[in-house]
Amino acid sequence: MYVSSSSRRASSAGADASGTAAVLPAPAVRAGFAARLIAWQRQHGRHDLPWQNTRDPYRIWLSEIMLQQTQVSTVIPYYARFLARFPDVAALAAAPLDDVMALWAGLGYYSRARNLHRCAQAVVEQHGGAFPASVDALAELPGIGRSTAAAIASFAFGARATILDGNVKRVLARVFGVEGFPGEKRIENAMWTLAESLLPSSTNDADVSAYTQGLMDLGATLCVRGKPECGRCPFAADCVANATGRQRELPAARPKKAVPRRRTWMLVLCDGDAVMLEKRPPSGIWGGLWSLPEAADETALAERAHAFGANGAVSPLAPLTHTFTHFKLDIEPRIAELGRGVGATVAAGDAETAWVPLRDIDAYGVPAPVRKLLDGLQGSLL
DNA sequence: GATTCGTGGCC
DNA sequence: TGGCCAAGAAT
Repeated sequence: MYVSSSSRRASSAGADASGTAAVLPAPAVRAGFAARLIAWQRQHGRHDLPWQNTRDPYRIWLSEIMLQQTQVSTVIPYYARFLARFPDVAALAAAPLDDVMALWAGLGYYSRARNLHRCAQAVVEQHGGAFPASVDALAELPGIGRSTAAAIASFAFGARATILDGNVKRVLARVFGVEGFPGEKRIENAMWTLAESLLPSSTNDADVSAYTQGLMDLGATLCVRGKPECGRCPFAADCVANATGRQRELPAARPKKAVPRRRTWMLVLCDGDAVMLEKRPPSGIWGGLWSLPEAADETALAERAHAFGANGAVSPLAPLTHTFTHFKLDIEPRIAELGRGVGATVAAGDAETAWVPLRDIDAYGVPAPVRKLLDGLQGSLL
């Protein structure tokens, strides 16, 4: 046992409600935690994910970026397509950003894709094509923060550095009884300190990897948000949440906020089997993706349609609602046909446009709800 | 420090 | 159905 029952609750780690400094577990506790986690990972952890069993920093980096705020099952097919198209960092750096965006389309958080491309170019141009091995140097690169840098450094280079992702926050909050919402800066700082204190003393590469992977595996497979399997957990006997039946309350939930609702009108302008796409600005929602021309209301969309060369009806399609993390978007699609003799050119506005046959849509990075809309149209237009 | 960034799965 | 959030980072 790595912590006595008498001292456990009194020394609940991290910040307390009064805001006092973090109270770290005793040294014996820290050593016991890592050793037990490593042993558990080797026996019960995950060992066959596509980005495991390699020390190639490129493959590890790519997986870590894709896995930011994204579940494993979602990432797997994207990861396979990326590796097939861009087998190494030089290939990725040399590719047009548009190709990267097209492969990323549907995965979300598109700044990750833009930073991925910038990072690949920085590795080639500033590091001779090889990822730097230190946490600090990795964290200087675009899209790599403190936690991702630690993950890459530990898996690829055996660095003794801790991650702090959603899995780790959940495990630490429960095992050590860390109160407060982990998204709050004060709580997160306390968790970083706690996580650092729990690192294994061993600098053996295999131990370091197993420890980092164990943190992720425990949170992803046993210490899950909904119904944690405490009966199988190596820390069940010492877990504050398990001892007090507070698994449902730890970690503390994000404070609730009302999600605003926005509404937009989208134009499906057709020329035979092709539709007109418009490139979105590089930042903001769906930044750098190709989408349908938009307007803020019905009238403005009709004006845009006619300016683009539509001379017939602008007809409604079935509306759809898309839910983002921080707002809901009601989409009002309208469809129109390019006038005969107008030709497949448009009076260009500020944005870049392209006529794309629906069968070629895969070559363009298109947001998920727009992609669904166009997929639903494919039968009727062809 | 609080916001802004997607999408899909789960209950 | 709708709330919640996942291998977070940048601003």
